[in-house]
Amino acid sequence: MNRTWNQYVVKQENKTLVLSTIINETPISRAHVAQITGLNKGTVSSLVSELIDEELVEESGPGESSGGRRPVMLLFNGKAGYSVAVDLGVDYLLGVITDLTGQIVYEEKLQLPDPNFEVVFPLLTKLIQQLIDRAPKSRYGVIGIGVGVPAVVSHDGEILLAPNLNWKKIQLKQQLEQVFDLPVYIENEANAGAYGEMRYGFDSMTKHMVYVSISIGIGVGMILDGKLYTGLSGFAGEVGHMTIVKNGRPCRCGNLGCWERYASEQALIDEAVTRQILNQQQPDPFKHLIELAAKGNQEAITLFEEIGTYIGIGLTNCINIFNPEQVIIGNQFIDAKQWIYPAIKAYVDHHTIGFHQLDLKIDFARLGVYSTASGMAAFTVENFLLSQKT
Amino acid sequence: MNRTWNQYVVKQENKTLVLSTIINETPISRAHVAQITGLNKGTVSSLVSELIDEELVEESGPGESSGGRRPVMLLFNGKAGYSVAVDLGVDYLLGVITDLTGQIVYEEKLQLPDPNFEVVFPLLTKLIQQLIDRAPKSRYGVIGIGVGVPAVVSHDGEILLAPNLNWKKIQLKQQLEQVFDLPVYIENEANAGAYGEMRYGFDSMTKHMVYVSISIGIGVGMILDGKLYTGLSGFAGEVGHMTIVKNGRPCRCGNLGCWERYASEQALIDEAVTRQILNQQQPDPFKHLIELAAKGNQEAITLFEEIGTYIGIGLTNCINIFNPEQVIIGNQFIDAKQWIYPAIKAYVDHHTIGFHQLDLKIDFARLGVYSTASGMAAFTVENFLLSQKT
DNA sequence: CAACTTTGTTTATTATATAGACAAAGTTTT
DNA sequence: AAAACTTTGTCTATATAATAAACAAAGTTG
Repeated sequence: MNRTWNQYVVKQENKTLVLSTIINETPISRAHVAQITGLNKGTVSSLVSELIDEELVEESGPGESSGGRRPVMLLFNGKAGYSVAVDLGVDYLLGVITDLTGQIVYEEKLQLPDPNFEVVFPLLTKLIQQLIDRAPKSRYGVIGIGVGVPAVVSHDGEILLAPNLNWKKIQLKQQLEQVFDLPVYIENEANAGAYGEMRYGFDSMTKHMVYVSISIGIGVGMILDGKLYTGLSGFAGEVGHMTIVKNGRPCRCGNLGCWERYASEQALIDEAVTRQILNQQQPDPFKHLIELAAKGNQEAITLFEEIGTYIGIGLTNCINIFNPEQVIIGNQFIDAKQWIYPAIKAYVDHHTIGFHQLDLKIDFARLGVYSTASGMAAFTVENFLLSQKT
Repeated sequence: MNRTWNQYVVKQENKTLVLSTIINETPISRAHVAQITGLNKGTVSSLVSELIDEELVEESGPGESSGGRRPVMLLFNGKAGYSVAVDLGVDYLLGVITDLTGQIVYEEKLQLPDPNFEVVFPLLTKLIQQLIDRAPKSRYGVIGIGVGVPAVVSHDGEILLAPNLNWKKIQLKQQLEQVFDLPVYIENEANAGAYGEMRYGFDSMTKHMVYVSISIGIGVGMILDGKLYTGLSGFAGEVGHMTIVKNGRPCRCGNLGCWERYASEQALIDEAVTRQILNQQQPDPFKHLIELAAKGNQEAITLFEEIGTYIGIGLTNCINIFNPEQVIIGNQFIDAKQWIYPAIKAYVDHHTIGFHQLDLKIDFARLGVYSTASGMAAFTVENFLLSQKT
C-alpha cells in the first residue's frame, strides 16, 4: 500500500519538524522555530501548545530581547520518558538508562560467565528489569528497550548468527517482548555504534559516515544519506569478511584473506603470540599489549602499526566505495589510537582516490565504550517520538 | 531550509502518486488507481482530469466490466515528450531519442577519432543537435539531455576525472546548457547503467541492487533503498580500485592490487598477451578473444574463467557489504557471459556469508549496450515529470 | 515618551481530501 | 424482459489545517 498525503499527515510531519527543531536548537523561541522551519507563526504556536500538553516541550523563562518583545524560550523535556539500552558484548553486559536526549542517567555492567544463550538470557532479563525499576518516574515511563549485539540481525529482530557468542537463529526481540510489555529494538552492535556516534557523538550531523567497530572481529555500520543502511534483509555491513588478500589466511567464515583476519583484535593477538611478544596463556592479552606499547616496547608498537596499515587497507576500500564524509573507528581499538592512527592515516592518504580526501575526516569514537548503548537508546527514543503523534 | 508540508505539497505528492501508478499499471481505471493508492475516488478523478489536461494521461476505450459499469481505461501518454540521451564511451558516442516510457525511438552511433575533449565536444553537440532535430513533434518537445560518461562526476555535473579519456575538471553540464537551452544531466556511466537496468531492464523494481560495469576498467552503480547512491560528493562507487590483493599489481590510481587490475577488459588483454594467446598488435583484442573462446580455444576459455573468478572476488566483497537483492553485470563483458558466469557464480556461492545467498540474484544487463543511455533517459524523464506539477 | 521592533495569538480565508449521495452503465437473478 | 444488484465515476457538503494579516503584548531606541 502506498502512502497517501492528507491533512493529517501534513500535521504530523510538521509537528515532527517542530519538535526536532526544538530538540536540535534548544532553547529556542516560537518565532525562531517558525523562521527555521518556514512554517507560519500561527502554525508553530498551535503545534507547540500541543507538544506542551504532551509534556515533550516546556517553556522556560524569557530570553534575550533582540530589539522587541522578549521571546519565551522553549526547551525539549528530556525527562518525559526514559529508555533502557543494553550493549551485549561477547563477555559482558553493559546496561544504561538514558533520558530522551540520550544522556546516560544510570549504568550497570557485568561480566558474562559463559556465552551460552541459556546462561545469558536470564542475566539479560534480570539486568533489564533492574534498569526498568531504577528508571526515574516520568510522564511516559520507560518507553522501550534496545539491545545491541555482535551478530547478524534480521529486520524483524531475529539473531541469525552471532559467531563469537555461538548463537544461531534466536528470536531475541520476540522473547524479550514476551517478558517485558514494551517495544524492543535489536540491532547489530556496529550499526548501533554508528547511529550513536552520529546522533550524540559529533556536533554536526554527518550525512555519509562509515563506522568501523574493531574488537575480536570487524563490523561496519553505514550511515548513508543520514539514515542507517541495513540492506535488503538487514545484514549489510559484513565488511569484516571483505577479501583483501587473495588466497590469504583462512577465516572461520570459510573464505580466505578476509579483512578481519588481518586487522582485528584476534589478528593482533595471534600475531603477537607468533612473534612471541605474548605467550598463549596471557590473560586479557589485548590490554597487556596496550600496556607494553605504552611502556615503549618497540615490538608491540610495530605490531600495532602493522595492524593499523591493514585497517587502512580495508578503510580505503570503504572510502572508495562510499565516498563518505567521515570515518569513525570505534570499540576496543580506540585504546590503541596513538599507535594505529598514524599508520591508518598514512595508508588512506596515499591510497584513496584523490577526490575523496578533500572532505574526509577520520575520527575515533567520541562516546567510547558507550557508542553501542547510546545508539540503541537513540533508536528507542526516536521510535517513541515518531509513534507519539496523536 | 527544511521542507514544510502544506496543502500544495500534499496535492503534488498525490498527483505524482497517481501518475506513477498509471505509468506502472497502465492501462488502469480511475477506480483501480483509487484502490491501489488508498486515495478517495473523487480525489483521483480530479487529479486525473488535470493530468489529462496536461496530456500526460489519455483515456483509451472502455475496459472489461467486472460485474458493473465498464471502466474507462487510462494510459500514460509516453509521446507527450522526448528525451535525448548520450552514452559517451571511450571511443564512441551512442545517442538515442526515447519517449517518456524509456522506449528508444531513434539511435545514432559514431566512433570517436580521438578522446581529446576539444575533438569530442563539437561532435557531441552536433550529435545532440541532430537528435533534437529528429525528435517527433509533441506537447513538451525535447524535455532534457542526459549524458553518461566513464568518469568521476560531481553532483553539479562537473567531470572531475575521466582517466580513460584523459579529461580533467570539465564543466560539461554548464557547457552543454549554454549551447542548448534545456535541462542537462551528467552522470557516471555505471550509475546511469544501474538506474537504466532498474527502471527498464527488469520487471520488478529491485530496491537494493549493485550494477557492475566491466569494460576497460570497472565501475559500480549502487541502488540502495530504491535510490541511486552517489555519496557525499557524487563519486561513490569507485569500487574498481578496491584492494583485493595486498601488494598486488600496480594500478594507475597509484594503489597496488586493485580489483580492476585483475578483473577488467584491460586485465584480460594484458594477461592474454603475456600468455601469448594474443599478440600485442591485435586490433579489437577483446572481440578477438571472444571469437577464440567461441571457437573452443581452451586457453582463451580458461582465461575468461580465471577473470570470472576475480570478478567473483570483488562481487563477494560488494555483496557482503551491501546485502543486495540483485547483482547485475553490464557493459562489454556481457558478451563473455557463457564463460565467466559459472566461475562468478561458483566463487560467490562459496564465499559470501550464507545468509546473503538466500535472496540473491546474479544477472547480466538486459538492456545490453543501451543500459547507460536508457539510464540517462530515465533520469531526464523523471526530473521532467517531477518538475511538471503546477 | 513617542516611535519602532519583535513575539505570540487570534481571526478570516483558502486549499484540499474525504465521505457519501447520486447518476450512469453495466451484469446477474428472477 | 424486468428487477435487483454492482461497479464506475462525478458532484456536493464538510472537515481539517496551513496561511496571511490583524492585533495585542512587551520589549528597545533615540
